[in-house]
Amino acid sequence: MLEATLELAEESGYGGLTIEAVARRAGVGKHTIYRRWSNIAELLLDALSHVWISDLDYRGDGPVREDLREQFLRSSHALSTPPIGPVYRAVIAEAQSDPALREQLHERFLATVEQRTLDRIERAQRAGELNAEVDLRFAAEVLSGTLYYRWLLTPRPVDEEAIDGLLDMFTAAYARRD
Amino acid sequence: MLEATLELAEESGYGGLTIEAVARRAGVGKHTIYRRWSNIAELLLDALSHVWISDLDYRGDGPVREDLREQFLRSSHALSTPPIGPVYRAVIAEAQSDPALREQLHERFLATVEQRTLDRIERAQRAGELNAEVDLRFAAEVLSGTLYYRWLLTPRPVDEEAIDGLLDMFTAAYARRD
DNA sequence: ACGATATCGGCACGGTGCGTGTCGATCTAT
DNA sequence: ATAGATCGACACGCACCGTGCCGATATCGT
Repeated sequence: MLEATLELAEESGYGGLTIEAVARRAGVGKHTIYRRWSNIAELLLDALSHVWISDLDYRGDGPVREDLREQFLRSSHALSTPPIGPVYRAVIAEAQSDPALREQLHERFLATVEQRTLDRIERAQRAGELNAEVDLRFAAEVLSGTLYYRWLLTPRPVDEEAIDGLLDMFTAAYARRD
Repeated sequence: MLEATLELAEESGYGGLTIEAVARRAGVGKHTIYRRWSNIAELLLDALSHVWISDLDYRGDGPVREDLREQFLRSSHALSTPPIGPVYRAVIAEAQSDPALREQLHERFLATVEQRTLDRIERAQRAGELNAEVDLRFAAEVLSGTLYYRWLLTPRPVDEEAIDGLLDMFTAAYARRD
């Protein structure tokens, strides 16, 4: 059922993602879908849960910059590999007309990503890699935000150049200067 | 005709924005709309042009941080004032399933915003306010990106606290240190 | 083991928006 | 004045939504 959703996303992208299509593909009545999810968006959220985030965690060793770099590269690769990208985009599009969904999306995915990044850089801060005096909450938001912005709203790819540029800024702003 | 679009966005938000609704509201046949625009998205782009960007330019005097701050506050206020917000969101949602539209959206709006910010901070760089050695193109992207991210994908408001936090990071990264 | 109940897939319905076609009425240009 | 273009209006087939109904299958209690 969730698998049917992911298959459809892979084949027809966002656009072929309708409840009727999922029901047909899964060989299931529409009621069965409506019984578990009140709309397409929640189905998509659950489908996303099955392919996103799972293996996305920081290694934890080595310099924080390298750790962030690897992590961002992995995320970027995941977002450009179907079916994750289309499903994610579909949820985000849907969320633009539904503030409640927007909040769920943030809570279940974006906030999680931000939090992991925050945990990682706060650890680096405690380890003396980053300036001790600053509040890093905005830093985590800036890192996530810039990457999502580029992926969602620009034709530019989230490639190594972009990630390195972003990390240059991060380093310039927060790395401890001796 | 574009006015009808903006009126509808103001009343029913994104969701009431259909070609049929616009045609009804404008007292116009659907053909007349299809003659000028090939789909809803392009109509929305043109509608946006009539209310966005117009008065959004930097003052140019004073410290760059204050200039950026005022500009971001103005943009944030514009985005939270109908009908701009709903129309913008509708275009962005639509663009998620249409790469060509995504490129147009970026070219006509986001790239313009980024470019103006880039011009302003490069001027500050030449004036000696910012570190002379860095490439500021990513900085402009980070500034725009972080604000759009917060507005689009989080339940958090783009308020003074967020803007100040962002500018703290910008300053820490690029302000000239004597 | 058997009957009551719940759950399922399949089908049909009214409603709505899409994109196209058709038809008079009105406006424009020569 | 007349021929052509342009307009509003209405209608059509299509797709999807959310709901209701039906008959078959599965599950559970006794």
